[in-house]
Amino acid sequence: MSANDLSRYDQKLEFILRSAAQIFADKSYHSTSMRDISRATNVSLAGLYHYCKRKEELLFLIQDNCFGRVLERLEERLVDVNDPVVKLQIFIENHLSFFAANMAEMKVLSHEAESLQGDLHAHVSGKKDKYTKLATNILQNVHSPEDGKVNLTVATYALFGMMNWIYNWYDPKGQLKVSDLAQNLTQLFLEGFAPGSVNETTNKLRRQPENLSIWRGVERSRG
Amino acid sequence: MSANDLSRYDQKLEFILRSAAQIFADKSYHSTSMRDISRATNVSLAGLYHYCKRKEELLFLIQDNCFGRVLERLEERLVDVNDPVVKLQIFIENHLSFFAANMAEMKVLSHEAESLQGDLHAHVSGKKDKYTKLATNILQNVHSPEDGKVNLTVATYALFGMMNWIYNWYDPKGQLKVSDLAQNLTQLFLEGFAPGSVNETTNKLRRQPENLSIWRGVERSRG
Amino acid sequence: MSANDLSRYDQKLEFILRSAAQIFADKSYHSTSMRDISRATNVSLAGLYHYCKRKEELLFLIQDNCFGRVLERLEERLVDVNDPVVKLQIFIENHLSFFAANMAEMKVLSHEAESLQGDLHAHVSGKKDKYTKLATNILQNVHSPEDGKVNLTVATYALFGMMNWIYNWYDPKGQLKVSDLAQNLTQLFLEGFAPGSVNETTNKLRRQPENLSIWRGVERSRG
Amino acid sequence: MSANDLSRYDQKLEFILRSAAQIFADKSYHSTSMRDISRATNVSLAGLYHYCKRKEELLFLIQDNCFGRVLERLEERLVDVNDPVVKLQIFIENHLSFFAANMAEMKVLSHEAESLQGDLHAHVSGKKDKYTKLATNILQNVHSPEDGKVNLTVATYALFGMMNWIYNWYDPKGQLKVSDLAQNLTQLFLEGFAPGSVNETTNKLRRQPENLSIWRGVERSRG
DNA sequence: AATGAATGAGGGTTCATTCAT
DNA sequence: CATGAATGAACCCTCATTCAT
Repeated sequence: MSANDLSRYDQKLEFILRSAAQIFADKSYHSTSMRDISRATNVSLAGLYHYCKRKEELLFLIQDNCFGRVLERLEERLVDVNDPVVKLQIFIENHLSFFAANMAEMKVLSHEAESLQGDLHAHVSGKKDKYTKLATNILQNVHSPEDGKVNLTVATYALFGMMNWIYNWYDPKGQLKVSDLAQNLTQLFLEGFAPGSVNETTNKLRRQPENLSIWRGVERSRG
Repeated sequence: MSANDLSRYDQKLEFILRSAAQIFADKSYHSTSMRDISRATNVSLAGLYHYCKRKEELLFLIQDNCFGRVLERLEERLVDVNDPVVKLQIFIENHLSFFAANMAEMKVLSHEAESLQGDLHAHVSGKKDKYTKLATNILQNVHSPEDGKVNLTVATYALFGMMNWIYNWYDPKGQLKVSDLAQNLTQLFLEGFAPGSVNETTNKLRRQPENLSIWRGVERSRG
Repeated sequence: MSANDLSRYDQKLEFILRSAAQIFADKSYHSTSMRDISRATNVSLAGLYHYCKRKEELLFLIQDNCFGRVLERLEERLVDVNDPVVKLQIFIENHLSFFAANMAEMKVLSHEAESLQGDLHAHVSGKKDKYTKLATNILQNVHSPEDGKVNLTVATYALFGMMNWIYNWYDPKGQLKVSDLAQNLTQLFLEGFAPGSVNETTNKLRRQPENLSIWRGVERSRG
Repeated sequence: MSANDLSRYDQKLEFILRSAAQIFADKSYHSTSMRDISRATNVSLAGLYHYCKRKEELLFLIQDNCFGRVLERLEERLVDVNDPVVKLQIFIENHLSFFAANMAEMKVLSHEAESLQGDLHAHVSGKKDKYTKLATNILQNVHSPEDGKVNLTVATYALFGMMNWIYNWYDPKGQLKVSDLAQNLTQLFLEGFAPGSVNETTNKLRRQPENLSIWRGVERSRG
């Protein structure tokens, strides 16, 4: 077997993964059938099983590759960077540019985290944790010690929320360039939407003992 | 049929919806079977069809009720409020307290938006648009005209991202109270994580023409 | 639900089991598809799953019912019988008449013992052991203590072999009646084929160190 | 292609057949996949098809070789033997020693007779018939003409049943040596388990018109 | 209102087999 | 001789849904 053959197998696998990611992104992992993927790739149904053991493995490969590359590229770019704020800028830019260049895969990453089970889930979760901790570390250093107003965990997940939510609205081919998006979100996250505007009434907001059940007039009994 | 019967019917429907929402939240709409719901509610499989025409209607009712109540409650609370910042505070608090009190339903709202199709999808989308526009309006008024640094659309969706992402990590029964969460996120959104820290290098960040494909060494060809 | 309905369900289950047994007997459990059974019973493929959880359960029910009834009927008939030889006669007659009346099921019992797995296998195996031990006990009492020429285990399994092998040749609708078959085998087992004829040369038979491999001229290497 | 190559080919075929027989014996012909055999032999899936046209041919070769060698060896050993009883002794010893030396193949022979179809089935069936008739002939001569108590066909198949059943229980590596097994079964077949013990009540055994259906309380309706 | 029974459609996966290399 | 890749057919099983009762 020549190196060329090996490469052909890999290229086809990548093609399948790319197609699968697109369909997973469009109609969710669970409502995508192997027949859908077979149709989209022009690979026979049985043929797909040369490239994966199970449907779940396709999802795994997509997610694992995603995290792998994002992490890898991030670490490369953070080498020799010391300024915490610059680190954060790089982090956000890296995440978003990757997201924008691989919208389908990144949506699958954000949206189908729990569709993986067992070992596959554990493996991806591990990478996710590593990535999350890296973000938390960066944020921790951004902060000057005295102003601990905002909970670090909340801030981390808020940042991820801001970034990952973009699959719901952002179009990489539209007007707004990725670099602008990154700059906007960095600015927003660091400086806020309306600096200096937090009202003193904030703390006075009181929630009446209202019925918060979705269903009108019915008391919620949970568990 | 007496009013009493009607009420009983409604109560049972709500019970079914609540149960369904929980399962949808746990294992996604598409991997939930009507048998799962039948099992969880102790209503026979056929019996469920007295309370909904199709499985999709269950999802619709959950989402519609969710948006309906959030919107309704928000509008009530915004009456007689004029200060834009206070409006925003109320908006965030309303959204999050509702979310925390109805985690399952709100996760379903965030996560299964595209699982609805046709008219049902259009109907919920309408409410979502209304809600989104309301948020955009509030944000627009928060801003003093001169400082248009951050794109309004970006800001709106960033806010939603921050809030809706919580189903991935927030535990309403944990240490962090909803009111604290709301205050943190409000603070973060308005004032930012590290006021005054945005580095001048921001604009100088340059992305090399790197290969941003998920798959190592393979150029991306899309569509 | 009336008793009539219950009975109808049971009757249909029995009909399915009977049909399944016939097909299992004809073409083996593993090459019988649920579609085969669906076709034979005029029950839709999905409909079969109202009567069993899995294909394997059909096999289990057939085997379990088989052993259950054979054992049950045998125990009834052995009550108040003391003469060991009569006991053996009853045992053989019971086994063979049952076999002849339920050729398909009994073939499945003999032939598909290992097609069951896990708990189902264990359960049937338990009954089989019980039945086998009962046979061994009967044989043990038949023997007068002094003449221990024939190993008891060998005798037990030889008896089972004689009886269970009939699915390979016996036709219950043919000339030879079951009662004759039973009498023949009983006679054969107890008195032998040619009383008094065992030659003294028996022990002198010597096996040359021949090559016993199936494959001509190739020495067998096992394990 | 040299003779050496041919020999190598044959050796590999035998290795494959041996492996296949083992797996067929373990999990039945129909649940054995070509992939199973490929795995066990370390021959690629496609490579197997250099040694057989179809999966069924593997089964055929195993069974055909089995019968061929048993018959061949038997005929060799019967040359110059005249005493009918000695003939029978040789027959039994030959069968059992062969069985014990080739448990897997012989189990496949006994167990998968009907898994062959068409010409292949006919061919093996022919050899089986020849073998069976040889046995019947031997038995016929053992008998003194006057004592026709036991039906000859019944006796023949009873003998085969006793011998072939051993794959269900006999362990060639256990305590009981093959020679002992052969002697036991010969003794048992010729002299019976309890000579002189057949009770006069034999004929009086009467079967009540009992329900012999496997399924309790349901009358049997067959075909 | 409620449900047991039933089913067509489709799910993921494995099969024996072929063929280009 | 050997094999990686490929595939149509078939596997077991579950699905959402309907209908007679």
